[in-house]
Amino acid sequence: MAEHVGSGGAGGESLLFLTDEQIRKGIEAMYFAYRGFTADPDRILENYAYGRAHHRALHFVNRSPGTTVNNLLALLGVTKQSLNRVLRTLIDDGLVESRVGASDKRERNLFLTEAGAALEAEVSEAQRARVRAAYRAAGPDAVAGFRQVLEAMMEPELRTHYQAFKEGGA
Amino acid sequence: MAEHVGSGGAGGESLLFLTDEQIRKGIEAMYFAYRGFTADPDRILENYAYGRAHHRALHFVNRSPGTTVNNLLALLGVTKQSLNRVLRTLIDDGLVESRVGASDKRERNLFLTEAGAALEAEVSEAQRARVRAAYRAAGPDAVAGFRQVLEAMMEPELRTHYQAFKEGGA
DNA sequence: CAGTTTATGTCAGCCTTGTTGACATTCCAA
DNA sequence: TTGGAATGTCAACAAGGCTGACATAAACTG
Repeated sequence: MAEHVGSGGAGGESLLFLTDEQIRKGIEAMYFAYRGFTADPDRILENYAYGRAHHRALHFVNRSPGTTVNNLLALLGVTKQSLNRVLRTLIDDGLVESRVGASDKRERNLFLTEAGAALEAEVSEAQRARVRAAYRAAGPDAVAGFRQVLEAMMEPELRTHYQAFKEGGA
Repeated sequence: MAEHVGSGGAGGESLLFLTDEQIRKGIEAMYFAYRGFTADPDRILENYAYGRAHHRALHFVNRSPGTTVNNLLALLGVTKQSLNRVLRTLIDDGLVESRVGASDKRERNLFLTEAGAALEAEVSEAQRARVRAAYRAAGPDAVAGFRQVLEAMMEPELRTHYQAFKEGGA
């Protein structure tokens, strides 16, 4: 199973970064880093009796105002029952507004209320602060590599969604 | 809140990679990539009625044979009760062996059995295959940056554990 | 227009994996 | 030797995934 790598080829193109040991370390790095990545939002949301699921909903509604429930389902990869529970509490608590679709009245267009936007900003800024610090410490070239590897690691369908945001963004 | 960045400074040291927009994209990349990262192990473990928690336990016991429960707790960041449940099933199913500590009989030293090592190898190879493909697609320089940013993103305590593995490894 | 498909919401119940609390065992130090 | 700290286990609960079943309304199709 273990791939045949390790002998630095001719032309200085060493493949040592593809050894199982290097890849195991990358896996551990990903696992530990992801915990840091979610730690600050988790801590903040605890004060509001919300969890990671609420954070994800707030994030993507903020990212794509007016998005539909179905659209969100594709992004989040959960069942509608699961998403509905989270969305229900956010709507009942006045953080998300759900408007009947203009052209297609079956759809619901989702928006953050002022309060929702405020919470999203608070949580998001905490998370961005950590990522910003990591970016600054690692430098622009490292960040480019970081983004490149992450993109290559995504499931193709999610990569498409990601790239759509990438275009749409700035 | 948003940091004062964006004006490319003198000397070609542009800080555009620190804009909120770039950081938001990094956050999304991290989220989508982590789902890819866990997808293959999850799929395999489903067949054995195990979950992600079992995977983590197998991984770290394999990584540090003879480790104690307490040690594992520090690595995994869950309560001992939560870990115990997972460990219990793995021991009962004959994947992990728990030996009473030699010097301190309160401790338990954990090892993978042959069956445990086999499952660990199967799951691990699936995960490594995806990471390997991503590494290969991105290239060695990108991988170095990837690792650097991840390390900077970890909580300090976990970074220490991570670096200990890094030394001990290969 | 009748029938089907699509988008959404909801109820009920289950599973995994977190949590706290209570408790037994073992070790160590006063 | 006795009390406290460390280690591990059992019980019960909560969050947030899941499936299945079903209702409604709107859109689409023949």
